[in-house]
Amino acid sequence: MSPKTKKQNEVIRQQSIAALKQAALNLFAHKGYSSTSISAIAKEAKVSKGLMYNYFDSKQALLLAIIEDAADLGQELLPNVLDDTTDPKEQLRAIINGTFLWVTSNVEYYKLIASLVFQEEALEVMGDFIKMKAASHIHLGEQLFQKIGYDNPRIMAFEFGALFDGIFMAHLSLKEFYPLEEMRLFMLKKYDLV
Amino acid sequence: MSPKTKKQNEVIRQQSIAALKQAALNLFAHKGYSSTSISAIAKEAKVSKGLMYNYFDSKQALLLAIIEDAADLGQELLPNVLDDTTDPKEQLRAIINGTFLWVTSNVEYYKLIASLVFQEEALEVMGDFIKMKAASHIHLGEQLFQKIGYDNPRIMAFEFGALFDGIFMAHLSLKEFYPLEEMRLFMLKKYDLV
Amino acid sequence: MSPKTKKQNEVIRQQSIAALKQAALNLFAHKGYSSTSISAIAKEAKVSKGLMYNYFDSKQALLLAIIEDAADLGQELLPNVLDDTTDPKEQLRAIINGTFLWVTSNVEYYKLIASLVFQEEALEVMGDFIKMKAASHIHLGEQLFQKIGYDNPRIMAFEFGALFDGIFMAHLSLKEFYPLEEMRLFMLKKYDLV
Amino acid sequence: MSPKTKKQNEVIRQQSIAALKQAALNLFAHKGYSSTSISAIAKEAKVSKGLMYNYFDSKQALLLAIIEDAADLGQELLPNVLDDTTDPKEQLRAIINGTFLWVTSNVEYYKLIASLVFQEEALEVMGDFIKMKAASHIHLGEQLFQKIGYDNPRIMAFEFGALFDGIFMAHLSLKEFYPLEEMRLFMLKKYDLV
DNA sequence: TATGAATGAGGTTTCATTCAT
DNA sequence: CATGAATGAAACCTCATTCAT
Repeated sequence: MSPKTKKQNEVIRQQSIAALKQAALNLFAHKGYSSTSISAIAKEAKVSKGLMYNYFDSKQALLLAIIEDAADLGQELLPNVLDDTTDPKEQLRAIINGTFLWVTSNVEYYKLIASLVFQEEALEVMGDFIKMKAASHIHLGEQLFQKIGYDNPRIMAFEFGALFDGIFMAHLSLKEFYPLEEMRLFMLKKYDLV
Repeated sequence: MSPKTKKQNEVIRQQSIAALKQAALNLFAHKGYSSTSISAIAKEAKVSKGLMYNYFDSKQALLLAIIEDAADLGQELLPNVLDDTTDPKEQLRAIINGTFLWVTSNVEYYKLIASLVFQEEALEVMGDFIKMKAASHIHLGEQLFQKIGYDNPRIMAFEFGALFDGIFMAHLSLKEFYPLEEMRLFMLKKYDLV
Repeated sequence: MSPKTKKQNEVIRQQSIAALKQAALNLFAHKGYSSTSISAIAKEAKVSKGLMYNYFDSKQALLLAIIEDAADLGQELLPNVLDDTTDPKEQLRAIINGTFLWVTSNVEYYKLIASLVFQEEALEVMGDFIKMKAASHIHLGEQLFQKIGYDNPRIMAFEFGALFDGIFMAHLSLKEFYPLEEMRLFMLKKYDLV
Repeated sequence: MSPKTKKQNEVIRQQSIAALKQAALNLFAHKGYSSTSISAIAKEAKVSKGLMYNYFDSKQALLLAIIEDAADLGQELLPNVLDDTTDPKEQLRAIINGTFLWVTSNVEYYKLIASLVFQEEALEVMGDFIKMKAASHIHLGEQLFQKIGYDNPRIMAFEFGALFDGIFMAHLSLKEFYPLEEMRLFMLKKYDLV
């Protein structure tokens, strides 16, 4: 007799949104954004084709929502690291282990964002976001390497970031043929953290 | 009006093919394969839409032809390196400088292939090709690091490859904000080549 | 929480129905029937999309209800005119002033119906209604002009009707640029009513 | 062996464009712009759905092209009238007969434009065009009535225009029930042209 | 060899309508 | 009485591909 309660509706909404985002993330990551159709997303999410447009203005808006989620997830990595009182080496170890863990447990997000880096149009939308992320990571790395006592902390930070990207990129393309775990241990050893 | 000789025809063919490949490479690299239309390629190449189908069976066939070109170009890097008699450090320096030069003068090829790495379907087509390349690069690196006398040449080779990929990936997304030249010098220094 | 009385319910019903009709009329008149969505109507009426279907079988049924309202409103013009004892010139003046007043205070209705005249499908539904209206207006005009003593009252009635339509049509398309009030005075003068 | 000649292509293009415009005009006029789908236009024009987009950027662009055609056609009415040396009464007669002829032989154009007058969005696009047309018609009428010697030529011109619109509007909604020919004769008589 | 008009499948998006609550 | 999440048909539009010349 009466309409669904607000709470009920909110639950339903969140379920549908989550299903759509999850489906889209999977497909975007595996087939690429442009090659993924709304139909495919709807089918994967087991909802109707039109439902996406109840929650997102367009396919692009859905992409942006997913990227924001990725950014939020990424933020969760840092808090334990940003504590200044911790031993910098301990922080570095946390970053390495945390990043390997994050990337392996969020491969889809990583794949998606990495793939967008190569699309000019996407870069225009995300460019500033990526530049800011990059800058803050480099800055953090620089500080740590300085505290630890390295000579050229800025370049060290760049090397550090490049290693991450290169390792994960190779991991994505070579999959089980890439010695990911070995590389994690190598990094720990490289920075004298074992 | 006079019938063209076979030679003349061949020249025309090669010009058209080259124009199509060049146009497609540019557009694929900048906008992505899926987001690039045959119309756009034809317009960029200043030929008709239909002509593409005289030389390539499909859009995909055009992509494959470009990838093969990239592979051939990549091969040209190595010959001077593969000479066993050369000093391994000299070879390493040649690889570093050569790769930086190759990537910066062939950004489009690099971008295109890197972007395809994130598309499962493309990977299925190119997977073996990439794996072989990777394996042979790793193998070459391993040999060099061993000759030079490093401790764990295999892992060193993986690090070496990862650094390249990471540096170029960051270069692509950050563009002029990334200190590419500094990173080249850093690599030379890192391997004690200056 | 307490159950509403039948009377209360009836009031609510009428309010909702009125709100829906009013919203629909506005939107239909300004954007056209086909270009107006149920969503837009519901939003404008500040009720839910589903509610419309409690009171009207379909979007078309809502349109028909509005047209009927317009017809009823139109009827209200005539009673004071149909009194045979009144001076025919007085009646003519009443018709002119009344019509100008009605159209300017019910622009939406006028616009909606005028716009439907150009849609074959709508005409099929409203055709007879319009023909009857037209016929009765012409008949009324004919009688008046005859009583007043004009020569060719039938054609005069057609001219009279055409003037109205033409004036209001221009008023709708030219808006404030059209000298509507001047035209009213002109008509009064034309039929020697001032 | 060789591509179609430019001339051949131009002929084909013009045929397709004409077929599309004709089909669209018919459907727009009979069912209304919004209620007419591209599919329906393509079917009526006996071409494929996609072909419209070879020649027009969008459904709206097609509409605009048709309106421009209508404007061009409308222009053809005037030349014989604009000659200052002709007797003004003769000119008035030409305008009346010409307009009746034009509207009856171009009902579709007239219907389409008249129907768009009631759509706010369309008016925004065509507003200036209509205002200019209206202004120039009124101006022309004013001059003629002045030359002929009428008292209030400006208002006469407005009445003249309103009569046209009203007559044709009634003709459109009442069709064969409206005495169109009688109205033409009436107008000729009204302005003392017989 | 070269063209570009034409096709139609399939993409993104809108929306009237249904229905569980 | 009232809600709005969900549906799916159908709208507008794009594009790889074909083909007559």
